[in-house]
Amino acid sequence: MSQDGGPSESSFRDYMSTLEDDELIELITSWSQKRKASSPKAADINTNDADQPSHSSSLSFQLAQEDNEESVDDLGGDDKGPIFGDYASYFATKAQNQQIEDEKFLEWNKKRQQVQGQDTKVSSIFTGCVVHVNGYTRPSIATIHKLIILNGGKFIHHLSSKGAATHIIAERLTPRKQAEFKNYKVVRPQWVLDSIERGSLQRWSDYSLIEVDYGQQRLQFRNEDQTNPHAKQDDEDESEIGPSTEPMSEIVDTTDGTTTIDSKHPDFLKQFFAKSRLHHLSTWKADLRLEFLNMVIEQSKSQGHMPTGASHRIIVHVDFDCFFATVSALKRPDIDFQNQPVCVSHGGTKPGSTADIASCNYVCRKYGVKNGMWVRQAKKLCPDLICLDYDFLGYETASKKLYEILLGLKPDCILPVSIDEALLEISSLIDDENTVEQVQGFCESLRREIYEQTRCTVSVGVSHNVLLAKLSLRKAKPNGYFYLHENFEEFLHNIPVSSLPGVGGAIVNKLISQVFPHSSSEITIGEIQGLERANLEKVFGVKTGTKLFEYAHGIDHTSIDINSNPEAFTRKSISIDINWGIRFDSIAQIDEFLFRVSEEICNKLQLMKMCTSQVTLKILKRSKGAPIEPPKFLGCGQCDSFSKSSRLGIPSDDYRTIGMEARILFRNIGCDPLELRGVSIQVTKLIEKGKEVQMRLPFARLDAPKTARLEGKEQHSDTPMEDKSMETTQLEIPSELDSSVLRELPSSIEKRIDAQRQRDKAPIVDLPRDIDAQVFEQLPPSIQEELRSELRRRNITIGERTPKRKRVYYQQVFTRTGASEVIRIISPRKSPSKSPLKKSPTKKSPVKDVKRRETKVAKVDEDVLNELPPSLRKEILEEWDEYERTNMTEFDRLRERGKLPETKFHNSANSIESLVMDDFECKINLIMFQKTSQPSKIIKLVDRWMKKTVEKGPHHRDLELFQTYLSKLNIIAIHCMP
DNA sequence: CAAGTACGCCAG
DNA sequence: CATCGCTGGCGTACTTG
Ligand SMILES: Nc1ccn([C@H]2C[C@H](O)[C@@H](COP(=O)(O)OP(=O)(O)OP(=O)(O)O)O2)c(=O)n1
Repeated sequence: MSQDGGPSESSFRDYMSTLEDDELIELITSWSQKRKASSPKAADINTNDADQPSHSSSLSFQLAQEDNEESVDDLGGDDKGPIFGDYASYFATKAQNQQIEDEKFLEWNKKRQQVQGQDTKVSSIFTGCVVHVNGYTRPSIATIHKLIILNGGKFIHHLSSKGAATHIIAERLTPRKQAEFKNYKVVRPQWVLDSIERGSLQRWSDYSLIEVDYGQQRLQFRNEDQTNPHAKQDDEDESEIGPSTEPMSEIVDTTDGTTTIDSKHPDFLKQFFAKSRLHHLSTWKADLRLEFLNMVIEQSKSQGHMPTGASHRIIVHVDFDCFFATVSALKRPDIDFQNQPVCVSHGGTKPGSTADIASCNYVCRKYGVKNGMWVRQAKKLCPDLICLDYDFLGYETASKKLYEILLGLKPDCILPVSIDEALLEISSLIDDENTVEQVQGFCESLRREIYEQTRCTVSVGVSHNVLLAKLSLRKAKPNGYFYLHENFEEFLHNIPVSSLPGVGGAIVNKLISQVFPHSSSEITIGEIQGLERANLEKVFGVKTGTKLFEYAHGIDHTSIDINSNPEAFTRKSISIDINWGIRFDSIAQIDEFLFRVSEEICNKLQLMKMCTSQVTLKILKRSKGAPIEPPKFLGCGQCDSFSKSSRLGIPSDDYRTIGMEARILFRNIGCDPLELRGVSIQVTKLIEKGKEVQMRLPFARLDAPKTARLEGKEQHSDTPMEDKSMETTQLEIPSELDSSVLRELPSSIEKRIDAQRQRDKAPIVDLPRDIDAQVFEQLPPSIQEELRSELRRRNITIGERTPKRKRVYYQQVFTRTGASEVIRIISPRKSPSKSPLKKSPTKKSPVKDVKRRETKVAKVDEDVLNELPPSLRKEILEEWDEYERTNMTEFDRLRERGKLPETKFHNSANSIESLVMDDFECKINLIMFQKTSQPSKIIKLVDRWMKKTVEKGPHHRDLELFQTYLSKLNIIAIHCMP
């Protein structure tokens, strides 16, 4: 062991040759991990060292020692009792034996108090209590743990089958947990706090979670918008925004307020989804798709796949007539459905209603009423319109019967399109003779049977591809069928283009403005037929243009056979959008909401047994000039949308991880809480749970080894950017898994890559092989070479073939006990914040004259520069326009000069756990900027940064890093500040 | 030029 | 009182290294 803490090269080589393959691989990946052992929190990692060969153990020990000393030094500055570390170091220890650990802690704490001259008397408030915490709480599980045992109670991390706990602390319970805990005293965390504050055990029933009454929820008074104090606006379609003189009338609290539930209410999501038709529609569709996919997979297992080789397909498209309206009318015998205009909407038949019409019957349609229209507009067209209530259960029942009948027909395949609509292929059910008669017979009996079973009518369209079947269905409606088997050109000629699937308002508008500027009437498919394919491609892009061209000629090869390509029909993303009822007063409320949404997302992920590696947050923000309260009650009104995504190096299904990403993304987007009108979280790049564990290990272990130290580079101890390795990491993976997983690496990765690539052209995530390459790059070149030759000798091909662009992400992992930590790294090239800056002015906002610079400034100012001294801020703003993107970032430059740690992961190593815990004193120090959490160093760094970049302005990446740092501080401050 | 991000569009 | 404006997939434009 050389003085600088790195291994001497010759002894290293000798040592290396003594290792087995998997030991060597493990050693490489473990260097980074060992380094993390520097943290006092990672005590359990150190215990693993017992399993290591002595040499590697001493290597890591040396490194750890050095770091530890540094940490202690750092703490020694102004802290009183540095020799005892802090609470965090104690509680992060994954205790094998909780009781012993707790006792040791009490001892430790007593000594600490003695050292600090505090009263060492032990409180006994919770004597006799055995407490368990379920789910996410505020204060955090760690804090509650601490409070309980400091006050005489016992704390258990796991509920044993004996029911050892006397109290369970939780803020929310899933229905399942509610049942599970029904015999426990389930209390809110406040019970702990109040008991301590009042010095005596409070009655648990006063804090019981079961009878939580959310009735205290009430509408808050909102500040008037400073810039646009518009009144409620009454434009029918929100397409025009007129200024208004009337100031916004404040929403007056209805004292009990229980009727008004908006997004601030904990039960809002549930209530909203229960009544949202579009949510039902989407959920039903996803469920049906999954059900049929599973069915097909089951079948093909037992009988193998029979390809429908028919050259001439017969595709059937079945769809209930005005589905919701028909079904809802079943419960209203007083209504003459064939002759009275009827629709389905919320809120009954009121002329001024801004409720959406979900479905209207064919009587209404004669008046021009359409699905999706507002009731009040429909009422103008058709004053006699009758609005019926939704009957979601009824829709499900009718749908179930429909699908049962369809399955009973034994078609070649069935593809659910929606709750009321399906595509069938029946090629093999129809002989070559009398085809037309057979198809007609099929349609008639199908329609008859469905009507008999459901008392609802369906229409049926049949043709030889999906496109033509759909168009036939359109012709067949209502209550009829149509088999299109000849005269295709003629059939298509007079159909409006908007009837083609995939052709909606935007494409029609583009056609009118760019292709047929002189056409006054509706554009027909016939007119498209007269166009060159190249022309369409020029206007709409290659894919869209081609599709338009082919559809216009009746060409469509879309397959509806799930069996032929199940991958194509499996879900690739999960998202939740809420663009109604979104009204917030503070970012803290938004943070809460984001967690609730993340919880829902993660519930779905867990049901699918999947993890995500990319999180996208999309928000709707009130458009400038739009009224603060739109015409639709709690609607989103005219909005601009913004989205931002973030990669997770370690795929996750933990709502805290997803939720934290969302919170950071929200801050990166930057939106005044009062202006927020819509929120959506989407997770993509899904990975099967379990496979993700294999990936997680190498990811989690990857950390930049201390290159400078291993190389014996000169240390600049006085520079503020020096890496002190304060960050901590703890691994969730039991160490026994390590070697088995690693052993698998070289051989199986290839297969996995191929499998993934087949499924999806783009690689879903970075694979372990790449990570190994990353590890390599962090090693000193000499050792890299050494390792390479050694690995080559052993036929281990790690890191040889790397993708053109490697990206490595760190993040924090939450253990089941909620105690562990994960590091997260955003690769430097990820989502530059300049993107929204540049795009903002081109948004659909009606206010077009926003100057580019102003938008940039607004963004920067809002997110970062407010935190800086005014003089610096001004300079930066003035210089911003001169700034050239092509420059290196200033942090890169500093790093090149050795003033920053030699690492790519300069946005690294912030504890996410720390962000959701409110153990403020301990956790604030884990928020890092350029690998330090010390204000003095950060200030020095920023000072230098400012001076260096004062002429050109800062690099956007540097800004983004700083912004993310501030976001994290901000989250801590909001949720954890004592 | 391959791959990534943001965002738009569409269907029910 | 209102009202419950979802969601997944695909395509394009543009950036990045
Ligand atoms: N903007 C929309 C479109 C549809 N739906 C719901 C209500 C419809 O009943 C159901 C099915 O949609 P369809 O497009 O099939 O429309 P309908 O069944 O109402 O009428 P049609 O006879 O044209 O199929 O989806 C909705 O809530 N909002």
